[in-house]
Amino acid sequence: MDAALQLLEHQSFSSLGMREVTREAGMSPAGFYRHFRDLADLGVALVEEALDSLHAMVRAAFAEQGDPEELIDHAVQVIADHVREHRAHVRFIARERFGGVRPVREAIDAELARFTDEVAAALAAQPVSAKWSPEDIRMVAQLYVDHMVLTAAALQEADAEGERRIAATARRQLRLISLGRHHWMAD
Amino acid sequence: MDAALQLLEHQSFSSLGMREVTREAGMSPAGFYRHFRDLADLGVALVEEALDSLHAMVRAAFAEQGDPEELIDHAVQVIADHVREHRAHVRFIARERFGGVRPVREAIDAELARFTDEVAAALAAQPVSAKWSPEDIRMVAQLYVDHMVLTAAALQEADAEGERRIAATARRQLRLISLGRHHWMAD
DNA sequence: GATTTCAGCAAACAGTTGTTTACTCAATGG
DNA sequence: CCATTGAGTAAACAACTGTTTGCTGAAATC
Repeated sequence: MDAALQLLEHQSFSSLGMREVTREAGMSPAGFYRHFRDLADLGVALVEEALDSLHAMVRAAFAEQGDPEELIDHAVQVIADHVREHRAHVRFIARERFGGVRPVREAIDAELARFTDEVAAALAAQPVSAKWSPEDIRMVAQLYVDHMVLTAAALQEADAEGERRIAATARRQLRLISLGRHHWMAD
Repeated sequence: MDAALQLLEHQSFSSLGMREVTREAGMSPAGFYRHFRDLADLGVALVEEALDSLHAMVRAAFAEQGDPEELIDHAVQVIADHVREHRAHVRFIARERFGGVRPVREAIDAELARFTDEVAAALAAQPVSAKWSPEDIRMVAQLYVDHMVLTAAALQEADAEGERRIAATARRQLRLISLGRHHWMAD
């Protein structure tokens, strides 16, 4: 799996070959079948590995509490740290979310849907969304998750300066969304 | 190019072979080189083709004017129509935006940046953003463009019912962003 | 201590890949 | 009407592909 992740730095999953993978891993082609039936199988395993760490991150970011401003700063910081430490995983998820291999795409979709549920639950617990309908809460959760993935994807290919710029923009965008939430039913 | 687009329904660009393309196009392998130096070359050409039509669409969506509610409904409608008529192009852009082929990825990035500029210019002309800084306007423009691409990507793989659901969510998300914009400096 | 499972190997299979070369033949242009 | 260009071809090249088979040795289990 590490070998595959390494190779995926410069290509998409649908162009990955098993010979290529085994070569990178330093084993014989036949050895692959001891671990996976398929390349798609490997892909799904990678999705789970990649989103496990991210899962812990999201929990952490939403457990915190304080005023919205602080929360946003903290959330963006957590994302940036995560990307720095799991660059290959983040790139993989961003790249294959709409990629050419159905099972991988579906695994990512399913996992992100679970994320959205979790975020929705966290949002529902906030006083701001006291009288919100479940559909509206889920819609905001989706906005947040998409924004997080997109921000992570952008960070993953940025240098130190680009990182600051992207983080700053992300914070402002989150602030704007937060503003929208506070005025949702009020107009 | 049509042959390639056809094949890209089920795979990513980085796994496309030129023999595969020429076979689908009904010509001999060598014929490919009469039109493109590289496969990457084909990819960049596809990006331009795909984003030309989208460009016209964005202009149209922002030319309109009326109250925010109507504007949002209209914009989402325009996107849905576009996706229905250019499904393959939309899928290609969504899939390769973070795909494994550098030149293609960069062509898409450049083209989307031009979009963002155009949207930013349109936003700047609206009374709502009268006292906004250019950076803040661009940040909102980016939010809109990303949202548009994501919505189009979701629509592209949905059936008739999913289409309605996705469009409804997109409308609500845009409304929330619009709310945020109206209260940006006000608190 | 015997046996079963596990993770690996080399070799072989027929197909497929990108690219080059030398060639045709129709259309175009002066 | 003759020359040039454009778009196509077939054939050949070595290199690489996914998968199967039968084999080995070590580790774990009983």
